Amino acid sequence: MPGFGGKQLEMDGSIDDKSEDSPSSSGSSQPQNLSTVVHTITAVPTAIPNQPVQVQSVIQPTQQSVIQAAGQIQTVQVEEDGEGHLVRTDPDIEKRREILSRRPSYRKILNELSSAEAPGIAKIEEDKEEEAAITSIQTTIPSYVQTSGQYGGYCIKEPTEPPSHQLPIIYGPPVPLPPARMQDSSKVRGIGDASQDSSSYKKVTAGQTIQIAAANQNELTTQGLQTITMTNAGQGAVTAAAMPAGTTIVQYTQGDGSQQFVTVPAGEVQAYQIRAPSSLPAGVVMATPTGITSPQQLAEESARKRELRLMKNREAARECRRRKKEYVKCLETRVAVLEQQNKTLIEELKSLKELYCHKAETE
DNA sequence: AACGAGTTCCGTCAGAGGAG
DNA sequence: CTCCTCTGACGGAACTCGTT
Repeated sequence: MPGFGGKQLEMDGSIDDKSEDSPSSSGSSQPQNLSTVVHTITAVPTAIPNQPVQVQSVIQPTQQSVIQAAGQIQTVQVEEDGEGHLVRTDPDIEKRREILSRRPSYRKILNELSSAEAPGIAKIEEDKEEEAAITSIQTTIPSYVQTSGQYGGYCIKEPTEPPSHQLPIIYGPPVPLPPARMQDSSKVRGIGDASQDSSSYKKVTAGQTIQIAAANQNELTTQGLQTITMTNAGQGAVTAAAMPAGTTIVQYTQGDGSQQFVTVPAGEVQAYQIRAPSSLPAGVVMATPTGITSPQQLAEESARKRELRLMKNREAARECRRRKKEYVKCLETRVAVLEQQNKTLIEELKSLKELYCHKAETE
């Protein structure tokens, strides 16, 4: 596979680490399932019989995930190979090295490493779950990285945007934004841009809305939907103030009680059946024109499809970048750990040489 | 303050590869 | 084969920082 996988392989190849204490597992993209996992590796270098090397790999949990499998402890035997490398003698090392050499995607990398290293950590199933659980950033490099000659893992948690899938978005025809809102799409997000976070919708607090109850989100239809025309309230919510006059706001309430809003240009909402196709990202409800006949409707449909594709790709790119960042941080931390390890081994070698020389002199 | 170079972030496109 | 996801590449906008 072209892309980052190749780079990773290259980087791995440059790191002479046979202990493979799976730091990547801590960078896994499923913080909701991360747990406090302490790997205690007791390595007994043959050169210094009475100085076991304690290796601790601490994977910090997120605040939400502490309860999952806290306190798991693994003890892994580490041996030294003929070249002075510490080698973890796990049976799955071969498999993990193979995984590293294949390197199919960030998701797969992290998934496989997670499952191999910490069985308690669930694989990534839904990005929405993963995002929903991430609420903070915490990058922890264990103190031993700076202070002592020990090795281990690390914890990296990524800052992420607020969960974008927790609340459903009704996706309809693109609504032109007022020029003032078009200046920076990355920072100003709101009406008409269904790809953006739903928080914009929640900001619509204008009084001119009618609440609609729907027991089942997946079976929402226009039946029973009521609309009201926005007359530009101009107070309170920024999004409401920026809306063109005549914009229709539809508010509905799901079974779980959460309220949702959708804005549609005046006169368009009647033609749409609202449904939740399985292909859409979780929580996104798409409004599909019914009975397309005219070329204009076909054009609108294709435009809508394109918008949907772009939206999905936008989300995918975001996720991809997030994973990539996480992955790079993992590697950086691992480099720091290995550098420290290398330093320790060098000092160890030096002291052994001195010891040997001293012995040779006395004899 | 104005300017330019460098950096970061984001959206989009294109292509590879997997799943059905 | 088609559809979908993932990710590198690209360009634009915003931001930072040093220089004038």
